Amino acid sequence: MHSTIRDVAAHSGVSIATVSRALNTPELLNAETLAKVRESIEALDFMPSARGRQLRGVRTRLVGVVVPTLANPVFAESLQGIDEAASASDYRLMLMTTAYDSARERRAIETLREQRVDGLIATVADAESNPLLDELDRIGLPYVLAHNDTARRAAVSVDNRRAARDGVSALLQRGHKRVLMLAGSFAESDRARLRYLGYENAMLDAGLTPYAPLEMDFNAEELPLELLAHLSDPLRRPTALFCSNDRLAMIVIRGLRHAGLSVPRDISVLGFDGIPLGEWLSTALSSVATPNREIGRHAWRHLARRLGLPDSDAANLIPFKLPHSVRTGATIAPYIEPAARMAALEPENPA
Amino acid sequence: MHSTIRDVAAHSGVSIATVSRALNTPELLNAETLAKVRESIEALDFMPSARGRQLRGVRTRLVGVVVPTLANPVFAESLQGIDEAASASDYRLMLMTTAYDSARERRAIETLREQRVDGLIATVADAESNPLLDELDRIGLPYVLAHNDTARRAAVSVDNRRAARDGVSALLQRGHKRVLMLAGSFAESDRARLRYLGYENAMLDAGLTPYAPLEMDFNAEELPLELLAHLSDPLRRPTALFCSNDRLAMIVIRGLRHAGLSVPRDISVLGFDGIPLGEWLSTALSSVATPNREIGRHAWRHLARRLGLPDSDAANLIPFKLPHSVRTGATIAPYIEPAARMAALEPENPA
DNA sequence: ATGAAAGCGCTAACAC
DNA sequence: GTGTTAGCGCTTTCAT
Repeated sequence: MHSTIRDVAAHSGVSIATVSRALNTPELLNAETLAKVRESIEALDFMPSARGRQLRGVRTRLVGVVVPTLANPVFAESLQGIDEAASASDYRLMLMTTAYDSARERRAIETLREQRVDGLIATVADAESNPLLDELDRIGLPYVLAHNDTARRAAVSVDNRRAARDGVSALLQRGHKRVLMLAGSFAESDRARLRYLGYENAMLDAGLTPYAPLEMDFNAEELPLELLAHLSDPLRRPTALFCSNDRLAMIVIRGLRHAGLSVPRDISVLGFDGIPLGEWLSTALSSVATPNREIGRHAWRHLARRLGLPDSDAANLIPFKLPHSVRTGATIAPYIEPAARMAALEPENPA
Repeated sequence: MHSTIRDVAAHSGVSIATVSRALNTPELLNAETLAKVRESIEALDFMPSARGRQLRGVRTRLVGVVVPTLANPVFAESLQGIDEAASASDYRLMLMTTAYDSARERRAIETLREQRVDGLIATVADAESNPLLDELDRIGLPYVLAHNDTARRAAVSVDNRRAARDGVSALLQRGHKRVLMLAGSFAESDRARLRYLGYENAMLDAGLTPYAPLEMDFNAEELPLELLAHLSDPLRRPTALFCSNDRLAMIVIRGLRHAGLSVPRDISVLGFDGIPLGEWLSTALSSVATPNREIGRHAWRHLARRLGLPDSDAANLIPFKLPHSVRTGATIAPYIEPAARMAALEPENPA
């Protein structure tokens, strides 16, 4: 099917070593020989096999990338960042998705090891106690986590606890006291757990009692009954909801409106991730924004350093924690005392 | 660094052939031998090298994927579809992005050829007259295009012309007559050109005169002056805009509102792509929706067939054209005669 | 049931 | 400047 270095050698009447030189160190060759070889290469559509090369032992210039899904723009963005940075260093990406499933994580990493990737960048469900990662450590395959937030391993992320605390503080500063946190599955995301800690911190710092977190199914059309129960009493219900990610926040907002509650007038909603499209919603989503592309980029930089690649600014240390920001948006509003709200509502209702 | 089949052989006191059999045809081995070998494999963290295997000549079980960018959810979605389908056939993805740049397209395909991918799935800027693809044809490397819309090559897409025509027809059926089409760069997208044809068809079929298309910079904050000029005369300005993709539509809607025009009251806007988040906008984006994940999935199925992979439903032909749908949304509204509009505005304005 | 050896496409050490 | 050759990790005859 493909022509080989031997075909080219035969075609141009030289040895395979000469062809190899034409490819790798053309300056060592006689100009005529070089021209002749190049002609043959052209004529035979020869394209050197990375396989043969890689077998000779050096690097494969392949990085494995493991992400839960591309349906979540957060990961699509960070993949974009990894791709940009790795391409610039002439590395290629081998992509595997896991759908947050640990069996798939295992298979992904096995595959990548078989492919002899030089290193890998991964986002895993649980970064703390993860046998797969321990094994990578043991065998010495360099890896960097992206988005996972742990001090035990090389991991590029925002400080999820502080980011959540800052987000919730923004709610508290607006006078909210009854803030409830909603999360997807904690089991699937160590980050969600840290965000809950941040929520707790903010509440306790303000002398408030945190609610237990409410875990929600991501794909539900309607809001869960448990949440509706929480919302039934207008005087005691939470005045603000903190959602562990933007997708959840959008689902919740839709559900709230469906249930006849106005956001942010009746209830404020804050998301987490800062996905770009959130800003395009008619009421722009308030969210704790994370620099996803930069997370990908920096994950690569860490990996590149571990791989011993030449570094543009070798002297500096590359951060593991990247800054988050609270994107105010329009789905959070100052808390209004029920009395004041009633008063305000009587005179002029429709504006 | 990595242990090899030879290490395992030495460790367990057998030949490398036996180790190879333990890996590939364990049933041929004596149970005890097998157990012994497996122990050694375990002990040495041995993981067979795909490189060595692939060198023996067969398939690499690698597919190259070439997309313009992952920042556009359309491609992230179709990549997701490719990934799901290819993984199911135990194929791995090698990802390259091109930013619509033909030099990068060239490098991407070269890289992928060097990696000896068994085939590739690509979305290119120009599918019709593309030397790169011609070369692939010549050397016999199987490929399938995704999203590109051409009869000259294997390409999975919606019928862009008809899809655009149907979308514009939906506007015309609502009484609009002055419909203007906005597009990103035509040079970057053969699809945009087909969509303009569809627009023309719809207009001409309705006995209307198509406008020239207006090309717009994607990253502009403000609307282009040329468009603003078009919009200056309330009585003659277009009453509906057809945008060649959703991203553009969202930018335009924002710009229109910024310019004091209400969508859809003053002007209707129709997008193209049907990106999921469009439905989440407060006024849900009206759009011609394309089944992106399915496009990826089907592109894989075509490729798989070309690769001679076992096929679940081998008998059936796999479609190249997938159905589009016009997602009505809320950014298009029936046309109202200026007179009627004036009349309607006088009595009761704020609702 | 197992081993010996050839060979896949390439690079690099060593000759000339 | 160019050729010869060994060997990278594996699979696969062909023997035994």
